[in-house]
Amino acid sequence: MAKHGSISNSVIKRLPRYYRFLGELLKDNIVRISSRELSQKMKLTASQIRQDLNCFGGFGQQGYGYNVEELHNEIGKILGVDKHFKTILIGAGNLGRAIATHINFETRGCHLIGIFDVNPALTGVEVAGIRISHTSDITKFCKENQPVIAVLCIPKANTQRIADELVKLGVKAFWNFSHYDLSIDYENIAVENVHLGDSLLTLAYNTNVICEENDTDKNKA
Amino acid sequence: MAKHGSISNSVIKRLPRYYRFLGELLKDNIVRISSRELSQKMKLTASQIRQDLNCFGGFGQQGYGYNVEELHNEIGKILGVDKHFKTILIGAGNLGRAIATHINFETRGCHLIGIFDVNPALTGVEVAGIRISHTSDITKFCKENQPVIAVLCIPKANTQRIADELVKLGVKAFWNFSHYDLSIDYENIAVENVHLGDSLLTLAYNTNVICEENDTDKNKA
DNA sequence: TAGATTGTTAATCGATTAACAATC
DNA sequence: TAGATTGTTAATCGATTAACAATC
Repeated sequence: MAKHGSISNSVIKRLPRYYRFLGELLKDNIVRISSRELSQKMKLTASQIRQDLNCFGGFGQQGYGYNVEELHNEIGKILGVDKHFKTILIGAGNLGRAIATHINFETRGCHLIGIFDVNPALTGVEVAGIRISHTSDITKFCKENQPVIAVLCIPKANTQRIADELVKLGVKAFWNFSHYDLSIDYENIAVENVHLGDSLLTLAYNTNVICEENDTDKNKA
Repeated sequence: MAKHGSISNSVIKRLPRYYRFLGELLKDNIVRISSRELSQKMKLTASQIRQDLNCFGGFGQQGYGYNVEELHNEIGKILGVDKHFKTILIGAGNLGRAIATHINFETRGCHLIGIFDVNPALTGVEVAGIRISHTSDITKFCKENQPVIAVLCIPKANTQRIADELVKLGVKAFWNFSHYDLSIDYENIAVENVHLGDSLLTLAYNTNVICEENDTDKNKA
């Protein structure tokens, strides 16, 4: 395929969106699409699409465009949707349980094999077809099963310590929902911080901008 | 304060993170901080911090740095943490209920005043101190209460239609957790798409990169 | 005053867009 | 072949970083 690691972050973050749109087109039985048509659907430039795709190789054909199914498959392969990375989830509170049940890990390169929580009352409770284990079992579980990805739905205060332990146990990637900015500290560890609070604050800011605009418009009128 | 609307998106998306770090410093009773110290904590450049802050005005003092409490307050004001935008949540499935209980809306410029779901079995159930109403009551509720922000935790297929209706009812901003790419179509509407699936796919890609690197390292050794 | 650190301008870097020759 | 559309190079744009004069 292509020299991974050399691809810019801006491109990578657009790939899942391409994958999603191509999946839709595929479902609608669209066979081919040009960069221009796709650009209109996705509200970006045709140039950018061609530029992005060519980071990974020439998937199109001059005069024709792109075959939807082929392109969908190729991007899927690039993202790793077929990888089945062993995944554990830590913190089975409201958010953790919702993530476990709501997210389709299997279609996104992940295979959820364990859920853990400090609260003994939750031990044994079944979520997403998995019985919750107590946090104290993590070490043993990791040594036996070697999970690659950990989903962290735990309070900020514990995040760094638990992440540290997991790295020592061989975990290579974190999907971090805690308020703590994981990223740092280790080389060769992948991190996706999902800061829902930050997202809501950004929305508050933008809402503000819009409401102020409306107000000044009214005053002018 | 400052000419909102003219600020670049890259800057705005960094503001909540500044706010978070300054909140921490405040809790630790740190009185002043220089752009260089803050840059080290946040792993970005001092230049960028000064550049970002100066979009909104000179909050610092030459030779001294920034007063933590003052800067925290100013950024809070810019973001609108004190706005209490009336907010409704639509879709009280696993994710919707988790968001309602897990997110502190009040400290992020929002005030959650209603939760709605199509499932009649959920009507009357209390979540985050609010009784769930049936979706059919949305119109009446909006006319009476004029919510500004809507949190969408509904299936992709319904998103566009419901968003359309809400816009007609005066909603000005969407926090969108559905798989559908809201953004578009309307002017003067703020949207934050939270595509958890895309985030996980990005992580799968990066995990892939790391695992491949490790493999080639091993082969070399 | 001397030292420190900002606010701000200028330089660099990277990402996006435009253009066009290659080619199906 | 003629028309369409890619792959790719060059131009533009914006964001980040560096530098430094202003000033507390």
